[in-house]
Amino acid sequence: MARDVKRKYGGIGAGRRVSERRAKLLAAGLQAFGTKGFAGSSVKEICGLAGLTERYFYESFANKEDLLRCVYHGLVEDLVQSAEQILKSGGSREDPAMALVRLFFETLRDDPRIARVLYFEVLGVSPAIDAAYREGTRKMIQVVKETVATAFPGMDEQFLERSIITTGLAGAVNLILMRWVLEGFSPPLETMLDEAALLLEKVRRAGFLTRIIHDGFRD
Amino acid sequence: MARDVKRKYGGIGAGRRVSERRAKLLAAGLQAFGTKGFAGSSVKEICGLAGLTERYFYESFANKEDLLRCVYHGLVEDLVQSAEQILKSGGSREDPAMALVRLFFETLRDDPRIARVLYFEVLGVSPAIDAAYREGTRKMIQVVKETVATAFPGMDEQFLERSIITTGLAGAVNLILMRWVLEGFSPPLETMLDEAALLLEKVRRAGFLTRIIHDGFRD
DNA sequence: TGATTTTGACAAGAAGAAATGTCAAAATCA
DNA sequence: TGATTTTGACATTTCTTCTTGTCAAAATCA
Repeated sequence: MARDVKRKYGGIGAGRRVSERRAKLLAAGLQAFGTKGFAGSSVKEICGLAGLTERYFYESFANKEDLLRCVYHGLVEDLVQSAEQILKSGGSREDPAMALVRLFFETLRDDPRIARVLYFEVLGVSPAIDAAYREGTRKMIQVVKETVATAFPGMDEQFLERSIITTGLAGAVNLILMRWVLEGFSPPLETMLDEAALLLEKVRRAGFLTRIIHDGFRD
Repeated sequence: MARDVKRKYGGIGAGRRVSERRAKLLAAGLQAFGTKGFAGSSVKEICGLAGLTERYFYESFANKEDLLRCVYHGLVEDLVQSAEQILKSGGSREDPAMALVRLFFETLRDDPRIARVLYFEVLGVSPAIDAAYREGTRKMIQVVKETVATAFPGMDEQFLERSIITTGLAGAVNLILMRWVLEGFSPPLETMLDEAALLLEKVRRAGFLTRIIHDGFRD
């Protein structure tokens, strides 16, 4: 399979060819892990998807687990980057918090493989992967923190840093997304977004967070 | 190993002996999955822990995955039952919501194997396990719903049923617990409980949920 | 006691995968 | 063109595991 892969090693430098192979393997890893799961995917299979052979696998990755770690890391990195962009360029007419929510929902719905890797395949594989997950979660929580700080100006950042509120919020989004994935993306995106928007609006109108803070949280 | 296991098959009926073996295997499964993980545990190992041989494994379980499913199911069942008991017998002087929170935190801290199976090992193994997880999560969300209904009397149950609030709440607890587990149960239990109590108190004082409801959520 | 059931130890087949190694063909370079 | 590098196919080795099967010893029953 993949017999007609172009092989020009003169025009393209060696280093670049290696990284192109690496990219192919990453894409194949997402495909394999995201559809058949980590345990259900063999290195040979992944190489087949990438149109490469095992030799090139071990050129870029120590083992299958290492590939999973890199795939996961890339997904988190992409998501966080998109999120940061949304937060920084407040140009969008949409509420930044809602724009974030939309980003997550749309990303996962449009590529369920991402959802599977991000939420299901990365857990309980090995201590190294657990560490990567821990780091990924930390980044996501950071994004949530920045989002709250943006959506509720005047919020005490120190408070956000210390409290479990942001972790809780991230967890809420997390489980809602997980269930949505498991339910096959039903109800449809727009319904979910409407509900989220309504909830956010009510939270604002109730002055929930600001009340909690200014009501003297630590007295 | 386990050479001195008592073997009286006359005094104890056949069916009972089978279920005793089954129980031993379930305990061994929790031990294995909860310390070395699902992928890192072999059937032979589990049998060794149970003091039984492979023949008896397949007497009670179709395969390793089946054992994981049963272990997980048992853990969820126990937790839910403890929770229901706390909720029904409102006798405890403690706030039922906090009693629930305490139950979860204490259970996981006192037996981290439970935490590992419940939160990490059960994901991404197979469609059958995913289904079990889905059902387990559903039950947990149900408990959260009942807790909120108890803690905030006058709450519109229909609203709770329909909204994503309960899922979000369950997710919040979920991730907070996961991180706590991953951080090696630091900060200590009492700190976590204090923070949770403070948060709950503030939510009450802000009249958050009731405001959201009575403010006309669906207008 | 002698027969029978249950049990534990272990063999062994079947299967699959991880990771490394070999080698000739294809592509490229000089 | 001829030499060299890169590449793909595949063999191989070494494991590991699941799962079934065999068989004698121990416990029990009649």
